[in-house]
Amino acid sequence: MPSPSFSEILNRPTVFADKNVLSPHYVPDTLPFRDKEITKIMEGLSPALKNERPRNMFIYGKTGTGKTCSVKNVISKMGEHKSTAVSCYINCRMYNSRYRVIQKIDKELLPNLDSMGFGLAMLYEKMMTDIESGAKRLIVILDEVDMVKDLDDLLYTLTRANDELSKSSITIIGISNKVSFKDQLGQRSKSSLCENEMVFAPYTPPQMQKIIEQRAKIGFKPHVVDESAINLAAAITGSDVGDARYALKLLMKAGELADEQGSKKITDKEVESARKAVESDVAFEAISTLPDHQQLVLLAIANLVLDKGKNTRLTSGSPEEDDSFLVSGEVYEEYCKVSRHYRKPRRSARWYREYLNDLEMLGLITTVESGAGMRGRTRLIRIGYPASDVKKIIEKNFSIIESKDEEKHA
DNA sequence: CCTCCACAGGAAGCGCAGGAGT
DNA sequence: ACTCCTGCGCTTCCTGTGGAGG
Repeated sequence: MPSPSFSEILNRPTVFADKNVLSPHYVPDTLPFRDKEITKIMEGLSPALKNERPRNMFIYGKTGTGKTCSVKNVISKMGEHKSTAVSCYINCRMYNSRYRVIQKIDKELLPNLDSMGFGLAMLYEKMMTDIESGAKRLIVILDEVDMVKDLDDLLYTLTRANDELSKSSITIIGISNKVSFKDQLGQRSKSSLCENEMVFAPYTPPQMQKIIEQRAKIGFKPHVVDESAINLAAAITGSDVGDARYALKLLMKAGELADEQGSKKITDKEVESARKAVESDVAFEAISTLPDHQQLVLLAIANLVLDKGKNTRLTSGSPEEDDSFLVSGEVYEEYCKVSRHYRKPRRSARWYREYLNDLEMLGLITTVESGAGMRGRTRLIRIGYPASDVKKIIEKNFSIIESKDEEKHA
């Protein structure tokens, strides 16, 4: 079969009208069911347009409840106004320390500055002089703010900076999806960050359904999506507590699947297989971007789970999947073996525990403190995704790495 | 009850990379 | 070219912690 021309590819039939609408980065002009919240954010930030310092703000709510979207929406509205307000959006998952956040602010403020490798004090000075000389009202948006390691230091630095500024100011908007997170904050930063706080409630199932309908209407060509498919998508998302982002992914994937199969309609079938695809996509993405040793730990866990599965089936024959709990110690031993196999120097047990915590944070494993029946205090580990899939993904990753190494050596 | 086991997780410190100042 | 800093990943050491076993 001859390869197709680009125009042939571009003219392939598709169910999408505007795929962008379904992207998680898309900021719609109007967010349904968030009018109250948006108004409140606008009121909160309005002083910046009158050349006054807006108060800090703290927003929290579960993932996919429109927090980031609402803030971005307000910021873009604010850009239409002429003012000295400047905003800087920072995702703290990537910029997860005081140093990196300030470095990022500098980069936004002074794009041609190559700020790599400066000391913290230097970066801070650069930021301050720029804000003050431009008499700017800086609004720093810290998304996923709970990811910052030295958050107390960061908040202290940024709030205290205002004491040194006269014509200008810094305002912080913190966004977090951990509701309990507020309690973990130091007293000082709590009172400064929570000058103005808001909660985004999860979308209710009927709201979810409206959102999906609305997006589907603009994202897809008319009459593509079955009504029952929308219901199903809403039901799947609803059971996983009102996460709109997940719903959009689901729609996107369902559309792609329909295109691939040359189907002109999106039905329950597409939505159902989209759900599976999205699930393994999420896992694959999370796993393959993991640092080497965390992958090795995960591989060790997967190995042991598979081994145990075989043994219980051979010996007892009882279908006790419940026994897939692993204890921390045996996992570490297996991890050492695996590391040797891939010729990676193994990390210490202390650091291995830190890896476990990271893996748990990502939802790839779950751990429980040992209770009665167990000797001593340890952690019981269970894998979050099917062990065989995890094993495949990681082994594939490492075989790629190995072959790259061989190329280098050759 | 005490001791020991099998860990958890904090604290300190080390070597390294890479930029600034000289 | 050199020394000084700073952040980062990591190791070493250490102090809990909670059930098992004597």
